[in-house]
Amino acid sequence: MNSRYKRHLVTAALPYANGAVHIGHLAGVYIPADIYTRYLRMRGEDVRFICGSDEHGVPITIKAKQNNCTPQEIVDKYHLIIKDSFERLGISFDIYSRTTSATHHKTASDFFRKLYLDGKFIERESEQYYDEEANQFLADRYITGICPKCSAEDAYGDQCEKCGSTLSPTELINPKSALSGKTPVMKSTSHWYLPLDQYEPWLKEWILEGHKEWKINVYGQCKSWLDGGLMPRAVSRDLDWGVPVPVEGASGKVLYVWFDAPIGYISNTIELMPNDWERWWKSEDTKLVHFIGKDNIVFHCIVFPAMLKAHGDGYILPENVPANEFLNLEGNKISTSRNWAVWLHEYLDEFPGKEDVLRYVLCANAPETKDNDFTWKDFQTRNNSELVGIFGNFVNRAVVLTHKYFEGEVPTAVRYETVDEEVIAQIPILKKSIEESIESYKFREALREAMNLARLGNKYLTETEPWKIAKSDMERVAAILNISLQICANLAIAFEPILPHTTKKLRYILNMKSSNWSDFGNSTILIPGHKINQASLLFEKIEDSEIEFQIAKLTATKESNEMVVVESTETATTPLKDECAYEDFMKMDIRTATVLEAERVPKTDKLLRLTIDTGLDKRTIVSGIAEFYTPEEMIGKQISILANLAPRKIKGIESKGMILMAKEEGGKMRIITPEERVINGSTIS
RNA sequence: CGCGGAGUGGAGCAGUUGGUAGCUCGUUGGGCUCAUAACCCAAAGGUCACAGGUUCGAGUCCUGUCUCCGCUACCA
Repeated sequence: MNSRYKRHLVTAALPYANGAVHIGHLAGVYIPADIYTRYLRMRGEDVRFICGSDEHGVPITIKAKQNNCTPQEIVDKYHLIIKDSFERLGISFDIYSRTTSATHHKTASDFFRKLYLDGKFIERESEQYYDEEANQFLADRYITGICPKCSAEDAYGDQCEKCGSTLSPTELINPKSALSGKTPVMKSTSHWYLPLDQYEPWLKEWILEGHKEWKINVYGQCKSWLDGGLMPRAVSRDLDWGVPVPVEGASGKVLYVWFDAPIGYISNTIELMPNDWERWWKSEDTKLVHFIGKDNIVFHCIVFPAMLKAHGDGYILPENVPANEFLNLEGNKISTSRNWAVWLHEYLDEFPGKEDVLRYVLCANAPETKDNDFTWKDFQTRNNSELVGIFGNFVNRAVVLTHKYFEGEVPTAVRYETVDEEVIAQIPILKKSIEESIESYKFREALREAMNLARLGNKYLTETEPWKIAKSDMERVAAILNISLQICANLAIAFEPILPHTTKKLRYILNMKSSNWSDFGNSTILIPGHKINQASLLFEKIEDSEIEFQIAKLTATKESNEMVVVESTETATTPLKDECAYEDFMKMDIRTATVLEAERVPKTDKLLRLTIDTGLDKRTIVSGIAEFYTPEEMIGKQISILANLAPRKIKGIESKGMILMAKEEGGKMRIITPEERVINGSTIS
């Protein structure tokens, strides 16, 4: 361990309290952070592991409106679910608090006021859209309108998703508030900005020169921000939910949630250690590490450090920010709003006693260098063939054999043979490798090396075959089982940071009082004559039916999501057109026809060339329906056409007439077919 | 559009300063029977996204292209 540091302050990203915690959060942040802190504690380091719910911000107020309740009710509900589920999984926070706590409000408020009084902010007035019905200013994302570039409807205030261009809300044509649907008005408002540009040289020095060892995704992201030039960033918002801006005349304004949230790390530390917290945040010999996901990099590496620097007062900066990438679920992005997730609290209810299976799988498949995919099939395989087959099975073999030949007492190893010495020599090597991996935040690798210890045990037993030797040489069997049990004891230590529930069980089986990291590597942890308990299974197989149940659950979610899409597009219909005279309508000759031939028009995505029988003639029509119908589907279908439309050349093909289609707002199109087959050329009116 | 990350045998991942592509799982064959049909050994399986370039030699360096993710609602 690095002796430069006397204590370790570990933080995990504050979960946003408008939803529960899912496997993506766990794999990216909480499991790595928990392994890291448990490891440090085992090594006797002075550690505090800090977290809490992030309970402010616009999305929570919107969710409250949708649910017809107060923001406080929303955050109370999710705070409890999150806190409880973390506890059950064994995430060993020293404190899990919340940003609505009195301590946090005071801390964040004081922090802001100090910066304000020291003149660290700049104040700027700007014109922003305001929703008079909802009585609030609108974030860019909550304004929709027509894109000035591509005329798509429903472009957002910050970006048009159709053409991809970046917009500002004022560019939108015919802007609408996403909250009330009303047209917002421009209103002037003033906000405080943290001039990040002033900290740019210092940040460059600190990160680009001083922290080249940071993970490449983190370093790269910081470099791109710093090279691109930083801009002043607003630290307040017009909102009635959050920490009020502690400045005279600033009523109706709160701290921007991204200013407020990281201070939560500090306030939660204060709550944990009211008298001693400063030693943890303001001594150079404290090692501060932030565990986060990739979307948070800029706030933890640039904004928060700049805030701490601006504050002065000796705040330390993070020594490392090991951000992970994202975890997908069965091939799709995890999404809280679309309910595409495996929720921790549901998992814990549905897989009782299998906390460590989830910890294992998410660690083994953690998105450390790139986005990864979680599948239930993989979950099952990892449990059945790795945890059950390798780890659990080895322990069971060693313990069962000990009971069979030595009545559950650790036998004496009178002398070692070469195989024994080779195996024994492997243990400290694996230990060193695990230490190096954890200390460099490579938890997948640490897990693999820990499993290699169990593999080593299985191989050793198979090679030495004590069940055969038992017929002739019990002294040799004693040595083999002694060593096997020592490997079990080492496993109990090696896996303690990763699988704490399992190692507790294992320690009980081995009758080990405690597990000390300093004992790891030692092949005399269990002394001869020590009595061990009966074998019980560390892991159980997971049956196909359990996996099928989970997959069915996800499939149901997917289906209900699709139905929601259909419903929402059904309600969103195109506005009524201007009134039309009966005579105008009668000008149109609409008739039935049958498709005889259909083929794709080459080099186009949407066009089909159709030959149709109109009852009067056979003619060619080119129609833009290839996205919705294949040529094969169309052949033989009876359709409705506008028969007297002026001919038009499309892609060099003369199209005579137009197929009538029902078009949904979402873009989906279906042909209009008579309820029963009628004679081709029947008029429609 | 831009910037950052990623693209390696069926799946998931390693590949450190360029030197004969590795690991886990799966598959196939064999061995063993103490053990949760578990364990051990062996084999098959890759034009390292694509196209150029530098080099005696490129998964690794350079240029260009494509795809996915983030920065950019919710959100790690």
